[in-house]
Amino acid sequence: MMADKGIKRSSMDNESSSDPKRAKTDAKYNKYLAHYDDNDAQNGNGFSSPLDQLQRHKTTAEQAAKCEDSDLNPWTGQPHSQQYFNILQTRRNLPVCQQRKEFLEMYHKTQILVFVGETGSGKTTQIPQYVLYDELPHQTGKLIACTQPRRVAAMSVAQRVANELDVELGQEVGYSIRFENKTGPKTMLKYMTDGQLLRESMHDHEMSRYSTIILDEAHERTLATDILMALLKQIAERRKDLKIIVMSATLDAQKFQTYFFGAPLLAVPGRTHPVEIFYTPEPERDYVEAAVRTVLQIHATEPEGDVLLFLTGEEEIEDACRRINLEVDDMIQESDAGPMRVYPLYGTLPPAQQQRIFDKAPEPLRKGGRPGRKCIVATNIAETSLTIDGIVYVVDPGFSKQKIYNPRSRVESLLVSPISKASAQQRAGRAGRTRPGKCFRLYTEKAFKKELIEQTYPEILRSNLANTVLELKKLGVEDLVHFDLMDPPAPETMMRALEELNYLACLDDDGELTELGSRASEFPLDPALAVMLISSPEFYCSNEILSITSLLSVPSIWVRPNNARKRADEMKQQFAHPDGDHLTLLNAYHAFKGAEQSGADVKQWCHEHFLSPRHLMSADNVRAQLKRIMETHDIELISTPFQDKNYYTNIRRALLAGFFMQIAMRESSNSKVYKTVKDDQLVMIHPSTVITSPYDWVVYNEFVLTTKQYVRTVTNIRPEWLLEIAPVYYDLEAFDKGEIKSALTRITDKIRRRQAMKGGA
DNA sequence: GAGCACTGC
Repeated sequence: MMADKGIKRSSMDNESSSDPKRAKTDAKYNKYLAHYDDNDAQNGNGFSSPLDQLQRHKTTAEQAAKCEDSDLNPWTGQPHSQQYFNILQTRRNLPVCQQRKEFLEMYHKTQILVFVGETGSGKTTQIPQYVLYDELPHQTGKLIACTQPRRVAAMSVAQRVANELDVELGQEVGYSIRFENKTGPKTMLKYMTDGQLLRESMHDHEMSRYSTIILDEAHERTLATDILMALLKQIAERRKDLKIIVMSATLDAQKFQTYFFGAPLLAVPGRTHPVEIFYTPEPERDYVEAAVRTVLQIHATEPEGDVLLFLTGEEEIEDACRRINLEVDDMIQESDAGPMRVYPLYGTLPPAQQQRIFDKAPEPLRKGGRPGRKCIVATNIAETSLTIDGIVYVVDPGFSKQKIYNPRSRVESLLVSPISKASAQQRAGRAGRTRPGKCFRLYTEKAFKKELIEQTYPEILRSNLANTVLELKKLGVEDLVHFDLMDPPAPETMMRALEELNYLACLDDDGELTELGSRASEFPLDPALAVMLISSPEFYCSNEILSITSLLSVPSIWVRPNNARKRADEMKQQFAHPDGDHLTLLNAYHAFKGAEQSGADVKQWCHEHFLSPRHLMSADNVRAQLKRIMETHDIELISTPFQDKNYYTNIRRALLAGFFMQIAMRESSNSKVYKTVKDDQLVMIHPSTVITSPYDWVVYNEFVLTTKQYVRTVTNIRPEWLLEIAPVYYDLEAFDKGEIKSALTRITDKIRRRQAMKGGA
């Protein structure tokens, strides 16, 4: 572990300057603090305030409440608005408010605290404020951070809390997410994504800006949360002044307690309505069919209330929606059923269509007729990311698509798998948000009890960890084996990650971070992409590789509606480059920028060309961020002139600087099957490719496992480039016997002969 | 000649 002296010392310095007395003395000598008036300033805010009565880490619930009740806002000195008092009323009715005293007493006594609160307890908005009144950040100059797994949550909760505290968002209360930092010099309480805090700590290993870190939604066990927990566990030993609160929904609270040195636990009940659970007596063979039937059954027999059905993916959802719609039409004709509006909901749906799920349920078809309802058919997105009020019936077939990682073949893929008990409970809970509800589980009670696992495996056990290992190295974690993760990944996954990073020259043979690795970790990218980007000036095409990298980091820019596939494919042909998909992406991006610069209506232009304006603009956003990072690291931005015959060749060569491990060779002439280098997987080029020629060697961006094994986003390359650009990986001495080795050996021999001839002449 | 669960930097 890296408890080096330099770090210790700096944390001590922070400690002493955070002493309120010292801060005050400093202020006297600081001519820049012109606003500081010693006469009436007790609190550093420049006015007297009820906060002056408070002592850091000694605030009682009563004192804090008194501050909140006062006419003047203790944080700004401005009078409280009427709205403030209205909200205060509702805040005081939240379940968590009952335990403010208990919370503070516990918080005073302990460094780490586990807080459990179910939905509706108010923990996400209130706990950080309770901490605020106890940490008194205006005295210490340190912030309180509260992390969220998702951006929208960080933004919306920050806005809510700003309203509750009667301050402007971005001032005393702010948020920080990728592409948007809405905080300022006055900010005391900062909501942020867990990934954002992780990124910050790469440059501040002690998290010295913060007095308190609250990890919210820890039960979701995102990769970032898991790493933050392990880091905080270490930092807590070095920084005794740092307080940590881990907040979770009930389920595995004890696991968190045990992990954090037996930290004390405080639990607050939620505010939800009871949900009655029904199981099928026999297992269902076709869960989509069973789900459709159940929805119709509810519509025919149950009282008013909306329905939420969980399915696994876009295709399944669209299919189910169609079937439900057809059947409901029949029901209306035949048995005078009420109207039902069916909405699909999944992540790749455009936001405007996602919004439609909040439309009101339809009115009865005639006055006094059977009530209408809406039915939402959703992926897992409705389990965590989106809450829909008014749901009374949940239909849960018990499956979801989950990412799995196979370290042996180094392939991440999506697989329809049974959900966990925790997920099933979460889904059922969606029925009880506004009134008592019902949940229909399309599996047997026995299956629920015996076959479902307790918790979904945390992300860290299901991912390629190359990126994570690089981050950890940059975070100063020397000893990965003893890095105390809550659920340590399989040794093989770790080994694979280390091996990959070593080949990319991000880690040396001793596993130490190299200069390249250190630079690569600065980019919010997978290591291969980062290395490609950093190397690109050597190939005189960093501008172009920057664009390609950005395009590869966002969802596909190609739009292909079911009713216009042919036209979409034709349009794509306009951008096609014969050498492959990477260059085609670049062409489309350049055309998009051209349209933008000529003042065209970009949305209209994209629509005509079957391109996604949303994803192109987000690629542009990513590009700007990556460009800034390149500039700060003096990575040159250059292009080969477009007229130069090597314009595209240089780009193809540059791709190999990062992706030399993702190469496939054609099995034999007139075969469509390729074999991947070193992994020896048989693959086909994904049908979405623009490539029509039977190239012998290709570089690919990703390996996808669906009905067949495919490589997707593919570009033609020359094998001799591999030997030149990645000589270590293509050291033929160490290569396994096979066609690929023989082919490469022939090429090496040819090159040698050519060089010998040149030398001889 | 196929498909992209969901996040995040």
